[in-house]
Amino acid sequence: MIDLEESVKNIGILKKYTKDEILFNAQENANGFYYVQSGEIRVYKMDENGREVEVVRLEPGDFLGEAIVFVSSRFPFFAQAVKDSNVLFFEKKTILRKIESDPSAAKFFVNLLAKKCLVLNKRIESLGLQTVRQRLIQHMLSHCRGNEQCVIELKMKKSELAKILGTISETLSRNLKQMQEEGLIEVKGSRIRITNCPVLRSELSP
Amino acid sequence: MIDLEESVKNIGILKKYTKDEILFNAQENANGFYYVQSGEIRVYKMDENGREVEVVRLEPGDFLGEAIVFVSSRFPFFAQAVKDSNVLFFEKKTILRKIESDPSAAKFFVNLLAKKCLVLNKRIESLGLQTVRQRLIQHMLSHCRGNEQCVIELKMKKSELAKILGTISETLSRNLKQMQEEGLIEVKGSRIRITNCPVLRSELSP
DNA sequence: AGATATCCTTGACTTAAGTCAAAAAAAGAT
DNA sequence: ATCTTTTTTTGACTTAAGTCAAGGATATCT
Repeated sequence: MIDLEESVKNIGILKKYTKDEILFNAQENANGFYYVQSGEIRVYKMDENGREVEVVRLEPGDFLGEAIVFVSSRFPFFAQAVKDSNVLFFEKKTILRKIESDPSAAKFFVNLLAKKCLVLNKRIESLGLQTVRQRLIQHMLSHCRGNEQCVIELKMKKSELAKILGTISETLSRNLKQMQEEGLIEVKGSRIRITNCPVLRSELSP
Repeated sequence: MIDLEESVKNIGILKKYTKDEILFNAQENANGFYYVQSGEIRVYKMDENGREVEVVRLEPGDFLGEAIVFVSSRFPFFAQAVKDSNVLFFEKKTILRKIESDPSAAKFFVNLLAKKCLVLNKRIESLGLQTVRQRLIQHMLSHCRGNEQCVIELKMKKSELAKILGTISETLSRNLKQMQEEGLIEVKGSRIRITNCPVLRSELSP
């Protein structure tokens, strides 16, 4: 979740998408990037068998394609609105001109991309964790603010969470069940309540 | 491997390090980033048991800390020269001033960070691959230029490559042996010769 | 509501990969 | 060189996680 600064916001073009509408297809020219103001956007790829594989789900405050635009020219994925959504579109040409003319915009984008790098690095470290259980814990903790207790509302299918954790739904299901039996969490549908964050945290650095 | 453009190069301060010399320690203030001109730099962390875990090894043309500087203030790792090395140091203040005054420098850094994001994304995809074998193949292929045959010179201990692939040295060793028995590669010490890239490539997208 | 499809869970089984321990090989030191 | 230390390889074993298949549970549609 990142707030846009005014000078940047002004050059964005508001686009409205209705539920299920496609923002763009894979291989389309990336002549700009997106910023989600409201609603929800699903980003996905196609696997070998033509099945859709979700890459990430975007919420208000999220960017899409901000790195690609500055390097290559084609999107490697599809994007589709899950709900009616308001999205700001930043045209490549406009952005580049803005960066040249407005140092604060330049700094904004440098900072934006730098932050993204750090997030990706964290993710890499996380995937380096040995067990699915550890990666699951890490994921859950990253979604709660260090409190004793907290509730996580999954914004995606469990099978998609599994993918993100580098595993499959069956294994995720078993891990959740196991942790529930241990009294560490309570799972009800797509809501997970962590009964004791510190205990979970201690499992990550033993 | 990224070339510096002249306008950027000029604001770098040349620093010379001799073999084994420390560039900085973890937790030190990140008041600038580095660019390797010659030599070799080892980047590592300490694990719980106080053992050094290599994160990456840098060669000429590589940057270090370029994302951290623009966001947070402390290095999360150590850096040490493996050989005598020439390194350019870019001071945070100087860089920010440059970005403000020189649009081409601003674009350079935006592009630099954007590229880094894409590299990290690739790495994440790669770690998402199921088997160690697949990740190993992906790693080897990324180090050869699409030729029929090619030779890879490992710049690190095999145990460190294992870490990067998200596994352990024993498993890496067994995979290398297996692939050698299948006639796909030839391993001699830290030199791997791929006898047929296309065949390997086909294993990644079956 | 009922019907259809999708998703989640569970069980039985297989396999990949981790652990521990020891030998072999390679790299450093004297 | 020879001795010492560190890495790498190998073997025997254990365990985590994947596969396949079936039953439940939710969601979605008309």
